[in-house]
This record gives sequence, C-alpha cells and structure tokens, in this order.
Amino acid sequence: MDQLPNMRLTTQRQIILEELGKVTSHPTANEVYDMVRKRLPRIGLGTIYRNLELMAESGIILKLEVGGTQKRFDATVENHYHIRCTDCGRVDDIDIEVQEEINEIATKSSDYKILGHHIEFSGICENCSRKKKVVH
Amino acid sequence: MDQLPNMRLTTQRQIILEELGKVTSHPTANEVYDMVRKRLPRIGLGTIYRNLELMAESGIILKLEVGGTQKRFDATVENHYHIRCTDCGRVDDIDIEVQEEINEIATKSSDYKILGHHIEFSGICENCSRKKKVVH
DNA sequence: TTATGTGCAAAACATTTGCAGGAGT
DNA sequence: ACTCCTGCAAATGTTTTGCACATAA
Repeated sequence: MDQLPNMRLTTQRQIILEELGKVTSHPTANEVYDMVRKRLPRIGLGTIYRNLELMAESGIILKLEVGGTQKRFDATVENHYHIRCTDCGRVDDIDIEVQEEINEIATKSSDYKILGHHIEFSGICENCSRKKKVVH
Repeated sequence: MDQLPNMRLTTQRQIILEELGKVTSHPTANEVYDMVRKRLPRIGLGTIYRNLELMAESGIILKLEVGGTQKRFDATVENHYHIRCTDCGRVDDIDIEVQEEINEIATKSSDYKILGHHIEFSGICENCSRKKKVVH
C-alpha cells in the first residue's frame, strides 16, 4: 500500500533489486540468493527472504504465488499474466488483453470484496516440447 | 491422463474421497487428515498425501495450486475458478463466465503449447470484512 | 500369492525467526 | 546515539520417502 516506509537503503537491498531487475525470468528466493551471492558472498538467505517480502509489500516488486513449491519474484509490477511450464516449472510473462470488467463481473458473483485477480496459464515451453520430441 | 490405473480400492482411499466430497471448502492435506482421522485414527499423513496426489493425477479430484503456503484439494473437477481471502486464506469457488477463446488468444501470444489456465481472484471474505469493521 | 498400499518415522525442502553484533541516518 | 538491518543458525511448517508389515485382488 504505502511506498518504502522507513526502509533503509542498505547495500543488500540495492543489490537484490539490481539483480532482480537484470533478469526477465521469475527467480525463486533461492535463485535470487545465488545471483546476489556472487557480489555479496556473506549475505544470508534470511536477508533475501526478509527483503523480497518487504519489497513486495511496498509494491516495488511482485511476489508471484504461482503453482509449484516455491514463490517467485518479478521486478515488473505492472499488471500482467503468467504462463508456467508444467514440465520444468519455468515461468514466463504472457501479454494478453482480457475483458477489463472481469473484476466487476466477479464482484456480482461473490460475497467477497474483490481486490484483484491473476491468470496463470499452464503449458509446455518450447525447450521442453523439443526435448519430448527427441526422446519419443 | 488415464483413469485409475491399477489403483486398489482401499478403505483409506474410499474414506478420503468420501470426506473430501462432504465439504464445499477446499481443504489442505492436513485438514483432510483431520477429517479422515476421526474415522480412521491410525491413518498416516503420508497416506493422505500419497493418495490425494494419485487421485489428482487420475483426475478424480482437483489439486489447487493457489497462493498461500499449502496446496488445497477439491472434489469438484469441472472447470471453475477460485477466490482466496488474503486475510484468512480461505478459498471459495466463484462461478463466472470468461471469454471461451482465452486459451486460443494465449496461444497466439506465446511460444508455449497451452494446456489450460486458472483464474484466482483475491479479496476479503465476508467474515473478515465484518471483523475489520468491528476492530477499527 | 504377490504386487500394491499403509503406518511410522526420518528426511527433504521452503520459509521464518531469535539473537548478538553491525551499519545507515 | 539509536534504530533498523544483517548474518548465522536454529526452528517451523509442508511435503516426500524408505522400509517392514499388512491387505486387496
């Protein structure tokens, strides 16, 4: 909701944000850890989790609660949808337009106070379909 | 893909399926465990997980990879969407119609071979909005 | 009878947390 | 100075797995 409350600008935070901004993939906390560790070898995994969580709450990054066992993070906060490969777990952005009124439609069909929605497509990514053809 | 391969009809499986069918909520594995344990006190949590997983693979139940920390299960397999309360984590069905061609639209915008999609709305359930009003 | 399934307990992961020392403002 | 933040390690929570015994077919 509010932007960076009393959040100190530490080296760790700068680098986490920089590294996340460099990639178009949607890394897990552990992948961010590996990326950041190349520049800050002594950083702890707890720091990664704490800061990704904080940044997601402040709205400067996006926390993706997609299928699979791990949460993923995205430096792009503009509203967009995702597609996940059911074979390898990879997640990509997908750029499509959906009827704008979808939240209003949902409001009429539910007792909930609707805040938003997310669409997750599932499929097989190019890499994995290629592999499958070779094997079979 | 295939229906109940060489899956034995054990007491445990029958009761898991019965109990899951009784509720309209979307219980976590642990909640199913609690429900089933009332009738089969010696059942192990591992058995619950193994069987829910198998049933989901066979397509006789649905495994929901919604946000939050735990997977949830649903005895209703017909395609439908869900809404999750960001306060208490509760998940309900939501019955709305979305443009049929959404998968085709996605196919055009992606290199993936699209298999399906899921929409997860987020919001505040009635219970939680009531609580909030009282507290504040 | 025999392949499959179960209970139990340990292992494997992902994530969170307590705390003593460190660093931004 | 005085919070807030970090590294470290331990704790927590969820799901998976190995194995000896049990049981459906």
